[in-house]
Amino acid sequence: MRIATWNVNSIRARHDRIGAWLDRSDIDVLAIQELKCKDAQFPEELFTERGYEVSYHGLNQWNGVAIASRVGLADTEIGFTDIPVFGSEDPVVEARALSVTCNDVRVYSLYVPNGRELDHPHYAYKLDWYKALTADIAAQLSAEPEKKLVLCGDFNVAPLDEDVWDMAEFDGATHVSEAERAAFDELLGAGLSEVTRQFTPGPGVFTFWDYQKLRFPKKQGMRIDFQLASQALATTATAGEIDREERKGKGASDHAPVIVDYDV
DNA sequence: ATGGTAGTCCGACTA
Repeated sequence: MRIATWNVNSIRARHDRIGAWLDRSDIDVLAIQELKCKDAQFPEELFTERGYEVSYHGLNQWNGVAIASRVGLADTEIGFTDIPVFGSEDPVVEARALSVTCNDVRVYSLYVPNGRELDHPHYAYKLDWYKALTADIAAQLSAEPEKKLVLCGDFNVAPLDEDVWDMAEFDGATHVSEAERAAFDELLGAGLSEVTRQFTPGPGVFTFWDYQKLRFPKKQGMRIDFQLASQALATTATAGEIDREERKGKGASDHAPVIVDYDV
C-alpha cells in the first residue's frame, strides 16, 4: 500500500495539479490537508473519476482535511477524542483531523495548529491539541497493540535542528521550541515511529518552503510533514520519498507530497 | 538592492 500525505494549500486552487500528480504517482491512499473549502465546495470528481473514494471535512476557508483511497474507505471519523476547541468569543472545533480505514489500515489526515507565536493563545492550543491526540492514539494502541495505524499530516513541528535551514533564524520562533518538540516526541511515545526520515535523511531535506522570500530557490525549507506509523505498520515500510519536484513551477503548493510504501 | 507570496472572501486574515 502506497500512502501519501500532502498539504495542498487550497484544493480548488490546486485542482489540476493534484489530478496530474495522482495520474503519475500511483498512490493508493492520499491524506490531504488545508483544503481551504467547505464541504459543499469540495471537488469530489477529482478523485472519483480516478477510481478513488474520498472522505472530507471542511467548515470554511481555513483548514480542512480529506482522505482519498482506491483500496477501500470505511468508518470515517471527524476529529478525535477530546479534540480541543479554539477561540475566546465563540470556541469551535476546527476542521483539522479526519480518519478512515483503508483495507485494514487506520489512516489519519492531520493539520496540527500552527501556534503563530510562543505567547499566542494559538500556541497553547497547539500543545493541547498534541496532548489530546496523544491520549487518543495511546488508548487505541494500548487496547490493540498490533493495530495498523498511520498519522499522516502537517505536524507544524521541526523535530530536529537539521529540519530547518538555519536554527539561528528560529530563535524564539514556533515549530522548534522545546515544548513543541516534546509534544511531538510524546505522540511518538504513544506507540508510533516516524517512518519517512529513514528513506529521506537530512540535513537539508525539507517538506515545506514558504512562498515568501524566495525560500524554495534558496533551499530554505522546513521538515514538518510526516507519517507516524504504529509498530505493526512501521515495520512493513519499504520505501519513501519527498516529491520535491511537485514544489516547482507556477501554481505549486508550499508543501511537497511525502510518500511511503508499506508492504501490507 | 538585504526585499522578494499566495490562498480565501473582499481589507484582512492566515500561513
